[in-house]
Amino acid sequence: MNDVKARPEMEWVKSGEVRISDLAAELGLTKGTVSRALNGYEDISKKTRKRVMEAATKRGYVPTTQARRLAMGLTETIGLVLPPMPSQPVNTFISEFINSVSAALHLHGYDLLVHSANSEESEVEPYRRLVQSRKVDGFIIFRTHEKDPRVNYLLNEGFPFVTHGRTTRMAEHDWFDIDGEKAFRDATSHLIKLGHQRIGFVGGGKEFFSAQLRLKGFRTMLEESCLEKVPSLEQPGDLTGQGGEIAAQNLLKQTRPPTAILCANDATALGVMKAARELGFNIPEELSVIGYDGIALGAYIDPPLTTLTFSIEESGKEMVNLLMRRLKNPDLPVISKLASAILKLRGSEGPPSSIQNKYMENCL
Amino acid sequence: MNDVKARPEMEWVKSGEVRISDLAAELGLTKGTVSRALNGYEDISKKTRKRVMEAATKRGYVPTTQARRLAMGLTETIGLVLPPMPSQPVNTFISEFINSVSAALHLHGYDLLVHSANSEESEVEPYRRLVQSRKVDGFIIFRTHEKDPRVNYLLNEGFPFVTHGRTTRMAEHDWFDIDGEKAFRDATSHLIKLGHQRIGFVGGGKEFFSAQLRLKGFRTMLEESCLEKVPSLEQPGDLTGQGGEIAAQNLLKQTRPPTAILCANDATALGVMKAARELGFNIPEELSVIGYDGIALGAYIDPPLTTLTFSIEESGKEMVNLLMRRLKNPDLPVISKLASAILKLRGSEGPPSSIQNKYMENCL
DNA sequence: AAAAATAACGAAACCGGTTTCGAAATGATT
DNA sequence: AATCATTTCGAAACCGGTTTCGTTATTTTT
Repeated sequence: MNDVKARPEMEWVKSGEVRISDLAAELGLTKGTVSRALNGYEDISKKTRKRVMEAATKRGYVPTTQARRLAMGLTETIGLVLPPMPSQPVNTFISEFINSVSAALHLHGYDLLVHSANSEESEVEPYRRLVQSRKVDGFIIFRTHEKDPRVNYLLNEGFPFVTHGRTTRMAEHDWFDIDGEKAFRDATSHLIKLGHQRIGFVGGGKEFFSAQLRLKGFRTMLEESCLEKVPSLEQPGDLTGQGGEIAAQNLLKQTRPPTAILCANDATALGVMKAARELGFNIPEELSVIGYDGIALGAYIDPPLTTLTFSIEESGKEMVNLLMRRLKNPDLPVISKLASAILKLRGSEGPPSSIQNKYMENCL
Repeated sequence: MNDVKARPEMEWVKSGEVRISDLAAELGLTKGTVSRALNGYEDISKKTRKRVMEAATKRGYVPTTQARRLAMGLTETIGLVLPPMPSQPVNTFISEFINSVSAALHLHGYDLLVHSANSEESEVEPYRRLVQSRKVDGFIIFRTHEKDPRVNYLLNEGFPFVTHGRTTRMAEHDWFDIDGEKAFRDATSHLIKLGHQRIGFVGGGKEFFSAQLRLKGFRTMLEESCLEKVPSLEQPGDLTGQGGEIAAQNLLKQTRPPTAILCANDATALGVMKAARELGFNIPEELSVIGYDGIALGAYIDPPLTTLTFSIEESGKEMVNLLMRRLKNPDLPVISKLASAILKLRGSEGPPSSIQNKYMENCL
């Protein structure tokens, strides 16, 4: 347990006390030689290298990161700027994402600098500060906008970064994304096959590119299935539970309410379910609900939330891989990776109470 | 939107191109003088200072952080090590906490370095690495254990840190905590006043000190109310939904099941509610459930989860304040702050179906 | 007006490493 | 034995700042 006591013979060594110059003096060498010995240069004799390394481990020498980085001209640090927190965060995405990114970076010897955004200032300001003060070598950006000022800024600066999500300039930068369009096609298709003909949609913030792609997937599948597009069944949302509630009210109070609602994320879906309950709709008998994100909590509610899910851990890893590649060679061509979400059926969807699939047959 | 285009006249200035020596040469000064002018030393004439500052802003000079920190012998960085992620994180605490800590640190000119823990190695290993490589000036630790090896290590090293949660050595380090004992006394009292006499308890991981304090609060209030302590009504948990399910089954399958269950956190409570539903218990008519954490999601389930809640933002701020104070003056006496959680009634609790409050009257 | 005090800046050391270059010692070649 | 190539290390510059100390001008004091 107590790892300190496990090394009693070293307790006198206050960590960080020994510098490379101390080591050099002790060995009768110059610090340049010690540095090269430690870093595997070829012009050091085996004997000397052994002496140096033994002394280093014995004295517990660990190079001071700041000094090494200054000398080498890099920060070995990646920046991640958190979006301003909504008042009611309902998503565990961020912490999982940070965890996986951090772990992946660590494998490459990189650190993760997490910065919070101030909602009062421009969105690019934190990035500008980090770039100008040279605190990071690159960025991990998530929740991209279609026209993303952060992307514009960094591309203009020629500063390395990877996005989680696409942008209009996605041909110019590395990105990783989940195929939200396909995901929503799948989910819509699933509902249609269950017999639904009036399907509602609650979007995410219009500012997010992903939200548009999800809507596109929804519309595409409606069209492919010869279902008419009903504008009033497409409601805006804001990725929060509250937004879901409002959207659901708008949908369910219509004279011909939808028999299923597709939501841009799970938080929205929870809001929709809450509003539906309050309006007397039974789920899934009278209303099917499908979310997106795959939050673990969804499995514990009643009924368990059917959702589109993907591996956050994989997302983090892939993004780090893309970024590390870019840092090693800035001139490589831009690459990207599109992963897919899978529909996790948990019970919040089912066939509509009144099956009316005449259109289906016409179309197919 | 696009902040880059907003300053076309500066586009030729690739950020980070101008060093302090460039500025000095341009002004016909030495870099020492420029440095002092920029940092407000008194031995610089107003005229020179003005010249320097104007040139600095004109050329967009921003000191290289690494160099400044090396020269000043500090990292201006605080470390936060994430616990190994449970397979199913159900808590938004971490991301909110990171956000608030990061924002608070930023006000002091500090950065936040987030590190992930490797579940295969010792818990203190990440801390040791960060200390030895001198990447951080201090730590923010959360989810403390009663005997916490991280605390032992850092105390032994004399390295600054603040904990979120108490430890056996809390007299030796600054800490911030929520008064979980009081919180659970309150919640238990609330249930008793509603008429409950058989109250179940599902704990958190035994390794967490907070879990023990919550249990203590529960027991204390039972005792104060002259209710007998029934060992079988105290079930262990692990702060996950799954743990809650198992514990709830153990409680509700008893011949005399409890009429209310107090849970160590909201994730556990959700598991309990799920198991209760499956066993045919109506909430809150046949079973009251109370959680702890105040996750936003709890408001969206049916019935909305009654829970003990506290301000994560305040927690982060307070901890940063404690840590900054410590860094400024390491020799100050240890201080701590205990905040309280408040019981947020949302609907998952109510009077038991069969009221039997004879004991109550005896006691009072 | 000379001496003392003060204002304003230059020079240089320093933080703790890395890396280039040159020199000495050793070994190989003829 | 003299020459050349290698091996191995020292010396010094460098990364980009900060800070101490000392040296000029310039005021102020007497």
